[in-house]
Amino acid sequence: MRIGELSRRTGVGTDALRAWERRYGVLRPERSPGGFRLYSASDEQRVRTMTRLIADGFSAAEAARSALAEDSGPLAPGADGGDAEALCEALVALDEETATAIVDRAVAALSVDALVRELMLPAMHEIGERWRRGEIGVAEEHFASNLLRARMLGLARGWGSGGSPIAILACPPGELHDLGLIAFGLALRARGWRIAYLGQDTPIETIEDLAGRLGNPAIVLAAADADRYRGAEPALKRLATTPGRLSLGGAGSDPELARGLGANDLGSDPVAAASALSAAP
Amino acid sequence: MRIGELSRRTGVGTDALRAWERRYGVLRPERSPGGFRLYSASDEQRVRTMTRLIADGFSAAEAARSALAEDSGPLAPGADGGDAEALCEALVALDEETATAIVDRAVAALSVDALVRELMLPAMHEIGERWRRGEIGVAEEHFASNLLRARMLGLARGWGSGGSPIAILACPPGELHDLGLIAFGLALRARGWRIAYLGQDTPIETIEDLAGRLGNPAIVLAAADADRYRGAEPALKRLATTPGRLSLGGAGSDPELARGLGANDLGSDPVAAASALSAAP
Amino acid sequence: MRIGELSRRTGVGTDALRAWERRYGVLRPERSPGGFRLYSASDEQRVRTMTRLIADGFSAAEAARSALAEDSGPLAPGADGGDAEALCEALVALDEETATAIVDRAVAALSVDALVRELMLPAMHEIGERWRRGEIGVAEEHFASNLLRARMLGLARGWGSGGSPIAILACPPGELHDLGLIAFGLALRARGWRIAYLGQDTPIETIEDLAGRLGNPAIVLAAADADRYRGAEPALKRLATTPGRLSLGGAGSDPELARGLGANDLGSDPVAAASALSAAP
DNA sequence: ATAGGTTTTGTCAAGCTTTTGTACAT
DNA sequence: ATGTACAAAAGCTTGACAAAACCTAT
Repeated sequence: MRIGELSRRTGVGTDALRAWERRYGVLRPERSPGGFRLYSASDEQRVRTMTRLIADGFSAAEAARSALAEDSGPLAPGADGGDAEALCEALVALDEETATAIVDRAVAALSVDALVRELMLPAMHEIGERWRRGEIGVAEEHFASNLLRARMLGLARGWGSGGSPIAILACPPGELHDLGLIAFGLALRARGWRIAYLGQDTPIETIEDLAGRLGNPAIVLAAADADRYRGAEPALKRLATTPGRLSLGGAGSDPELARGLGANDLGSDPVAAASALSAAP
Repeated sequence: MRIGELSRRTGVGTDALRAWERRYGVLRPERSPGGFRLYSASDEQRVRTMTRLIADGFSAAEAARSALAEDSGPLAPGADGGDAEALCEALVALDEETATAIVDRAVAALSVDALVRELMLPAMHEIGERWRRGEIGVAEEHFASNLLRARMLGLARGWGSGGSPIAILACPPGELHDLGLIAFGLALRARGWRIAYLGQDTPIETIEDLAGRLGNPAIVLAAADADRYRGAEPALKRLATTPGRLSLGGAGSDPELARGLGANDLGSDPVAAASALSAAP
Repeated sequence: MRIGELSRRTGVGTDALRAWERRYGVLRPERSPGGFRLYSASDEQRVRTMTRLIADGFSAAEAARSALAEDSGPLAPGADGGDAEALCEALVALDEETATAIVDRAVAALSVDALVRELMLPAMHEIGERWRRGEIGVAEEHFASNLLRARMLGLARGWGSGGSPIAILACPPGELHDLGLIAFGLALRARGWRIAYLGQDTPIETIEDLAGRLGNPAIVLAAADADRYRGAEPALKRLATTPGRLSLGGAGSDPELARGLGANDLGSDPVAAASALSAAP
């Protein structure tokens, strides 16, 4: 819409609109071939934000800062799938508030499966990539991992009670990457399972012992590096007594390795893995 | 039809019609052997789209762009319209897993407007139709309503804070169909409004009271049955003090009824209604 | 905000504000490029602390010392039980932003059981009490119900797929209070059940029909008013064929009534009811 | 608390251009 | 029907301005 219509809709004079654009950059209208400003619906919204803030007592300059920040922030209604990128940006900027807000919104709007698949995994993956490319430091990587882990564990609360098939989840000795395993646990829990979570760096004997006490639960291991599996080969073979009892996942697993050990290969997509395990006899 | 007839029907001058054709290419009439322009029904439709947009404040050039874009259809990437049917089938089969997955995908891929318009409303409509035709039972209808309501309310998180014009949304006394109202609220929120949602079966006095406390917000009621409006006629008239303050929507509203009460009629398409309300002074 | 707005909000003169900054350092505003002071919300808070202390008889210097000390203080992490009251206050004040933030935090920090028991139910109960005592109006009650319902339904995502014992949840005909039933559903889901949710105002025949199609699921009804049960007595008796199949809950249920119908009485605490049902054979 | 200078911000003016419906000649 | 012309309405840019709000210093 052109400037007059925007002015009429928002009650802000055309001169003021032009001044706000020039002085604060709040509005970035397209231009018609002849040079007329053409505003979008989101411009209108930003103007409304401005007027509201100004009515609340903020100076125009501050209102403009807020309007711009809000725009790029988690309050953008109708964010169409860019959430994972936004989360990633917030994480590398160590901006916990924004990251939390994005996750909160997704938790309210999505199912566990979708949350994991659309938000958590893409963000984790992107963080990992940037870390590998040296674009972010250890601090960012740790901050991001811890925040994502905390939020997923928040959703995991209670997953160890009251479900019908039981699964033990653990990382083999030496393996510290547990985010994917937690994501898998959430997806499996959503399918009605009960989760016994042992986490990072778990001795195989511990798993063996627990399995004995729990009846005959499914056992799922996850590792990002195949060496973790190879290093525990004898113990793993001992664990895979019953066929179908032991499953391996994560980037470190591959079908051949799994077959050699008498285990299932679940691949490295946690949600798909949960579906596969749940569908298995 | 020839240009004079088209002009008479649409109220747009013949010169303007020719200018629109030459300048923007909105109309592509056939020609008679003698060279007369021969317009089709779809041309008339496009002219009406133009006039509506121009009345809404868009420039003729922009209106033409929209009219042409709309014409080439809602080929939204991703949602190929089959999603709504698939969702409907899943709901009728009481298959929550599939229904959830379909909605999840749409939430992640579409804007709020598109989600509501392409998925939620068609599914709701189809469920309603089948129910009316007796093809499905109460269980299916309840299951579907509850699931769709839950998903839309998930997207509604935060809609009551930080927007600029405020709107009170409620169903009049006795009215329990709130799905359309929620959809409307989402579409309105996407346009930057702040929503005060009162929901099903709300006494008019309550709305009046709240309106007083919120400054002078817009008030939107929705009812599937005109009797709900008629039953509250005196109170509604009292509510419609300022012109433009009260709007009625849902299948139970019609222009005449609304006019009689001093209210706007928003029709029964929630997204269109949100656009209309948002464009009003 | 600038100094004038801060002065207007707190009632402290601009000169005094500047003096407090110079003399005691209580305020540390940013500066605009041109040199104007820009205060934050926490500055406003500190000013309020100052005025309160001064009104209590402290000297300005002492008040400043306290205000600064308090500042580095009470950021208590973790829910100290006051959350339910805080939520209740926010709901009564129609403050969605605060209410949403409280619920978000609780969702991230608590298990479903704890969330329901520590936050949702107390808030619902308190809202109900205040409503009964006439301290709040219908608007507040509707607003609160809708917000709590929306947030609980957000957690309900996926509860209808992949669990082992199935339960049908519904309110009998005429009953519209479904919050407790949803809370019960969440608690039951956390115990591994699969939920078929029919919600408000469901005809008994519908339940009967669905129960037939789902094998022999548990059936749980909830009503706030015993009349809803009594009004459907014959149909309910027909529903309670197998002993232990039908359970009644909500304030409208009592042991005697349930016994008369051949049903279980689950009482009106949703979490306890879920435990009881889950523990039953 | 006052005085004197500065910053912020909405508005206005002048002179020129674009847009668009209508008029008119062919 | 076509093509050109035209004029009102709306917009653009630059520059200036004045009221309100704010600053420091006395």
